[in-house]
Amino acid sequence: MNYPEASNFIEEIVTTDLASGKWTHVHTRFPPEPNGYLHIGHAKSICLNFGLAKKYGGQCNLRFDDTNPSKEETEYVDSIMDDIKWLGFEWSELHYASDYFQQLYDFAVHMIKEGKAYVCDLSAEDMRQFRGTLTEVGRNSPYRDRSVDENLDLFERMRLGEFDEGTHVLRAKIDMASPNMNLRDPAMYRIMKVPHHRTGDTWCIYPMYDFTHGINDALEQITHSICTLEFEDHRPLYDWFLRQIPVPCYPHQIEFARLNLTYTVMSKRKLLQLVMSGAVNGWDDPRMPTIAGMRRRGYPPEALRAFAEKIGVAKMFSTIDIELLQFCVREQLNKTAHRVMVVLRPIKLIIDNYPDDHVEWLDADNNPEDPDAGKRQIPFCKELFIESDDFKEDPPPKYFRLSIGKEIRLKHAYYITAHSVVKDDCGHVATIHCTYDPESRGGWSKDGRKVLGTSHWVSAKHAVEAEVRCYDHLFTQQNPEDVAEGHDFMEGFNQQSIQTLIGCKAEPSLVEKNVGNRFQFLRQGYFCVDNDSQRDKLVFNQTVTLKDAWAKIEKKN
RNA sequence: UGCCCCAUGGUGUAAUGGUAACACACCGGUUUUUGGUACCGUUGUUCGAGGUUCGAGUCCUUGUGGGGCAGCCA
Repeated sequence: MNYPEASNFIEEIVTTDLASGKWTHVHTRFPPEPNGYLHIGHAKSICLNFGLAKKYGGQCNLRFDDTNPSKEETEYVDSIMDDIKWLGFEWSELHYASDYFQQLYDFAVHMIKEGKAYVCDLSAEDMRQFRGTLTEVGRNSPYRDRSVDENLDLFERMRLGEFDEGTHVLRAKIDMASPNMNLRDPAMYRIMKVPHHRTGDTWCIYPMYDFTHGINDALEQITHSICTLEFEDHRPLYDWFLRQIPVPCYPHQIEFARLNLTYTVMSKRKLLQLVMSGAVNGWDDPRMPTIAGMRRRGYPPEALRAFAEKIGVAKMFSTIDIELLQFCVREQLNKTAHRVMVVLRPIKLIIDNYPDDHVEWLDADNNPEDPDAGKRQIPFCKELFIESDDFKEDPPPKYFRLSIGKEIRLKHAYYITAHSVVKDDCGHVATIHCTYDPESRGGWSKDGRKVLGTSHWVSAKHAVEAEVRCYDHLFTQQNPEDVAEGHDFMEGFNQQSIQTLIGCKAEPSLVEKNVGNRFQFLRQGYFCVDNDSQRDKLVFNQTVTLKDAWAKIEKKN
């Protein structure tokens, strides 16, 4: 039998298992805890798990790991499902760890009967003392050798709510001298008198991750249970639990390195802090590395998937340059986004030899990369706005935009030559006067003379006011986690990470567009219509800039 | 001074004992009605030391460096 070629170490394990007959199919799962929004790191995991199932003709479940009701909320459940669907994936089965609470309880009882679990009355503090340290073995709990009957009775009473939180836990009886801390009689159940977002008040004891996860995997007949590196030391425990219980199969836990990105943070705790402190405007702030944030920013799901594909899967700790993500976004948008003209920082341009009240409608390609995208018509008249960066009184070397006496092309329109400027009281150029060549309609001339510069523009009479929000890195340092003693990572928050431009001039076709629509603002970057946008007040988010060769030249000078 | 994992250009990833390659970034060029796109090219890589082998990025030993583990979190 032939399988697709493996492109990372996990796929190698999968193909080996398939070839050896260890498994006849592939069944993975994506197991988020609903205690926060998904971020680009989760997107990597989603693409891996769902992608594996797709590639090998298998299935992938979505399972919420909701065993800690004090942190979990329905809002997060909903956002997670929404994000996964938006990314372009469909789960085979939907499960919640909480759906297995009764079975888990029965398994725990089974383990007590087998002498593999006991109720411990040690306080959290005492348990820590008894556990030992990284270099010293632990000591057995004085409650370790309780009789099966006593354990059964105590565990039942824990379930019935007879004890206060923190007074009792159910522990696995393994080895207090193990060099692997996870095997030093880990807790299986704790008392939490907290209502659960799905089971309500049914339970006041909740199972721990290590006890729950492997069993859930086995019950769902997961073949390859993929998780991140920090669970490596838990694998012996994962395997141990499955051996104590009659389960239908033995899934294989495989660990890979989580994603890190430059100039941002990925831990849920830090992201939560950004949201709660008001540094950003919610989980879907376009600066956030959350899927919701990137979606609002205008990142297409195809770009996120391409990114996940390019970064690969390995066990080495690494940090991906955020430029690669931006490359994937540009690559996708270049193929699909319609080009429009919007002047971000307008300056008035008057064509002295153009008839006063005349309006021409000119043809413009929607996307030169895609002939099927068609054309639209844009209005042209005597008074226009152009980008203030596109004119200089004292042009530096290699500047081939507009200056006095120079000729440039207005995209899709005419050649113009600047002649004079009018300044405001502060001495800033307020208006540029120019003349146009009526023979150059469409932006080219019969004599074949070359113009170096091409500017975008918007007819003053037809321009639509817009607000445009431009974004920069969330943090000023490549690695925001790398902070000196006594300092907080929030000190590295980039106060200039958002720049709101008002009074931008957009071409009129943009009025009819919908929230989420993505465009290339010619010569500037990719932008999308923000949720806040209204017909009489357009709001755009900058998704990513275009590459800018001139900016590099300017920087060198 | 316990246990586990990792080490390939600037950043990532591949090479499965047989010519170290791909992407991004960088630098240079060609094309261009976007200083975009596309295309071409340059620079640059196996952590150190031993060993096995005809041959080692790959296997072994060891050193060094990095990461993880002492929640009744996941």
